Amino acid sequence: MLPHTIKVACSNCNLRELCMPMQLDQQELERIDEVVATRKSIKRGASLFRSGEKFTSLYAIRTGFFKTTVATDDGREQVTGFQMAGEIIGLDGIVSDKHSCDAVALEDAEVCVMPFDRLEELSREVNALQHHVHKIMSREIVREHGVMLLLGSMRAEERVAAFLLNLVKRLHARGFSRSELVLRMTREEIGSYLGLKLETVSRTFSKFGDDGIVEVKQRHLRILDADALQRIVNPQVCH
Amino acid sequence: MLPHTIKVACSNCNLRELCMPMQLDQQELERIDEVVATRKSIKRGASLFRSGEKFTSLYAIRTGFFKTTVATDDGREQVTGFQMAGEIIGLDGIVSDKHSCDAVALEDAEVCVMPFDRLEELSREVNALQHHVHKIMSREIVREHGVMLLLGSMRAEERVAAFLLNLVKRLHARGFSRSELVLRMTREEIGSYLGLKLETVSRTFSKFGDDGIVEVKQRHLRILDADALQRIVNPQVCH
DNA sequence: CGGTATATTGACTTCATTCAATGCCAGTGG
DNA sequence: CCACTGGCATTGAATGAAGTCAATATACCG
Repeated sequence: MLPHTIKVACSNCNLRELCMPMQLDQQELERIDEVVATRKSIKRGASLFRSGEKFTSLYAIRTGFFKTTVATDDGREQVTGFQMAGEIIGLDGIVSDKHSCDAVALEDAEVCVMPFDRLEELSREVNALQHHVHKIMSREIVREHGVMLLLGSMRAEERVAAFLLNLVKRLHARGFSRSELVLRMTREEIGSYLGLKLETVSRTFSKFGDDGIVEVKQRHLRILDADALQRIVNPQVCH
Repeated sequence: MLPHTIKVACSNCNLRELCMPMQLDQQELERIDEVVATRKSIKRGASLFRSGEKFTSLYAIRTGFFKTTVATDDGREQVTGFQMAGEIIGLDGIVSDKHSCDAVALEDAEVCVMPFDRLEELSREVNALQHHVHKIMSREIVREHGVMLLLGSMRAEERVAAFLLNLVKRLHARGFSRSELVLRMTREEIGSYLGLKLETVSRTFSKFGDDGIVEVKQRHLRILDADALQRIVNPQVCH
């Protein structure tokens, strides 16, 4: 059983619309292919990079699901995000040439490795790529603003509702159901991301279940009333 | 009294080490000068840009002090950061060509306006500038990771202590005292940034005062025991 | 000098945490 | 195939940290 030599090529990758949604001519597209040097598989539970390791590349997720975490000296850990197919991780490493967070696969995953010096080189020549890299970084900054808003000003139920809506929205953009999802992470990881304890996350799920807003069975989750979730996130102003 | 035409030039700006700390030859430096088109003054309380406005430029702060805020539909506001001389704001606008936060001057301020299309153009030609722009964005991402850690996993006293240490560190890097500072923002703004109510911020300051760690008189603050603050942020592990 | 912003402090409440017991499920080996 | 194990999830009861409401106090600005 000879393995095919998998052609690593953005030009015929079905995730391109998520990962590199730019107007490029054929020639430019082929040049982009040069940047994506290799792919890499990461087993569930293994890390793609760890805090302190030398930064060399950005990674585009092809399949699988990651969490990124930062930690304090005294061992507390904070989940800073959950990433899925088409999303880019590793941006934290650019500033100091070292990664400052861990990226751990929550299920078996495959990523495209994009050596950053090659990416910089090519984006000097392909304007659309240059701007795209800037947009990816800006998007991450804006995403984090949203998380700060969540952590700084929302109550537990609002946080959990916002989390679920965000997750299902991103899954739906990837062709999954808009109402059904499987949580790839534990209650503790959700809690860490949302600034809550795992018991609070569990209780909130149960409460949403009692209210008929969602159906929760361990990690299987069905959203029955997305509008209700939305109203929990954005309490209506009367008028 | 004829005003001097102020030469807008990074090449002889005393903030260069903060804002553009790169190895550049004289010729490159002069090209950078071209990017910084103009300066702009912002009165205390006025905004440099607002959420929804068209994005055109990044801004390097020359003097003064800013806060950036995001808001929910239902009017809740979250301070996402406080910025001072040498720091760059506006990165949030790149992704969608619109700003997604407000930048408000907390004291009379002056900024250098850097049209972003010019910046992209020039960074295709000056490698060091390209990499510097990437580092600035990455630094902002890492900073926000730190805020997420703070908001998600620290208690009120830890947050306030971390906030004070961070602020005084940045001020000291700009030549100010390592122990004395004037808070440019209200208790409410500090609270919003830290995910606390203004009363909690006030009480925590008072507690630190009672414990002899700081001396607080309204917005004037003197740090008496920085080590104690550090221990509050990072509770010592015994060994 | 007066009025408004901001800050401090106290008393009480509330929401989330903590601690603890129990339940559920997937994977492993007898 | 079933029993066992260990990790994960749920739920309850008690606690506690921060929030809320309210009453001053202080300072800043026109």
